[in-house]
Amino acid sequence: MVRTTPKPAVDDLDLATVLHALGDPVRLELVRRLATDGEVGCGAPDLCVPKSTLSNHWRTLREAGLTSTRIDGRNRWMTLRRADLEARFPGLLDAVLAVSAPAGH
Amino acid sequence: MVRTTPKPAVDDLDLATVLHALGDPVRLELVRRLATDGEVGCGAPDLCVPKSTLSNHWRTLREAGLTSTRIDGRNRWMTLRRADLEARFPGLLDAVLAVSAPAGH
DNA sequence: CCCAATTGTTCGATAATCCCGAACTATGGA
DNA sequence: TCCATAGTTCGGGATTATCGAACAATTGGG
Repeated sequence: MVRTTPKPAVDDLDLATVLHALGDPVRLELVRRLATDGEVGCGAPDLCVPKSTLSNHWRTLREAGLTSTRIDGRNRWMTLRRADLEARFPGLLDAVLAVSAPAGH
Repeated sequence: MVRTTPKPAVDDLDLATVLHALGDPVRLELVRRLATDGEVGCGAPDLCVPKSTLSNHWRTLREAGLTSTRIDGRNRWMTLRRADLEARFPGLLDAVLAVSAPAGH
């Protein structure tokens, strides 16, 4: 009875991989929602992204070590691995999340 | 008589674009060298990367707004746009540069 | 000035990656 | 059991990355 999806250990987190995962507008938005909402489901109807694409984005985030996935019935709930990220890359996530608007006007 | 290559303005810097540029092992190494050496030339013989590929990596960094290019004869000298990056994304570059080894188990 | 060597960019073809609809799996409810 | 819901996986087409080869630009030597 699997309750969580496997994920890389803290020491295995690779900076380039993490930055690559963050270097996409959709995934960046997902990370922002994780940061504000705490735990979010897989679907994101307001983002105009098909569910197969979303699923791939979540996988990219998970495999990079950014998220942890809890399985509950037929839903998956994602959370940010804030403590792990802070331990491996101090200040990185905070700096990313502190950036306000995409660019300005 | 062109002395510098055009580059995006501070307000036009996009976080996803910057993170994408940083999310590559070779470009990350180039940024590290810029941070430690101040100004570096285009060539990097010790990295096993052909010069056309290196040229593309430098272009990616420049177009993302990470670097400034000064042209001197047949050489180009790249520098990090530290102040601009700090103004637009406070703490981001420092957090990236603070990460020591790739992973080191 | 002419030529050769040096530095780096651009072009083009192959390779790798990404996107997304369709099919599939799994779970829960009627 | 049958159907609806939630997500994953598969396959192909589109996009992007890589890198050798050709090209452009500058410098130094004769």
